[in-house]
Amino acid sequence: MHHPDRDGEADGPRLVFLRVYEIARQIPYGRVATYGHIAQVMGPPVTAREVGDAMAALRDGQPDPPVPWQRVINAQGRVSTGQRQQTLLEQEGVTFSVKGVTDLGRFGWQGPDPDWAEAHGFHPLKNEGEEKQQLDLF
DNA sequence: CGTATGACCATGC
DNA sequence: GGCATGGCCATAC
Repeated sequence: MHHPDRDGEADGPRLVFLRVYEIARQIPYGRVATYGHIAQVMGPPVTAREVGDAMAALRDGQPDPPVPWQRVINAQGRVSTGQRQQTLLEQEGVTFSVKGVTDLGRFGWQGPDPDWAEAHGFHPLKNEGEEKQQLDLF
């Protein structure tokens, strides 16, 4: 009854994916986070690419509670999965330029609440030196 | 085991 | 700003 390589996981999503989903659920309505940001919150050895893999796996079905996948976009400020995703975000109040680029300085998530991060074994985004001010949405 | 593919990203032109 | 390239790394075949 032991699976040496897949310790603790049956056929479900990989453990690291579930951790990614935990963080993604923290992204507030009307805000976006980049794959790289989430990877940074998780810390090494998790990479942005792996975060992308985790999000892609959602296509096979949403876990419970569901993950607000539309709020995870790429570092260019563009959605990675097509118009549908952008529309969902626009319905949350996130605006995009005609070229399909959003302003990460305005709508970008600043990372999880420090207390939440600590309680869940993550670490908040470390602001190197200067702190970016998060502008309030209206 | 080699090869191809992907919801990434930094860099350089 | 757009486009190409290389690095990265897990999965699928």
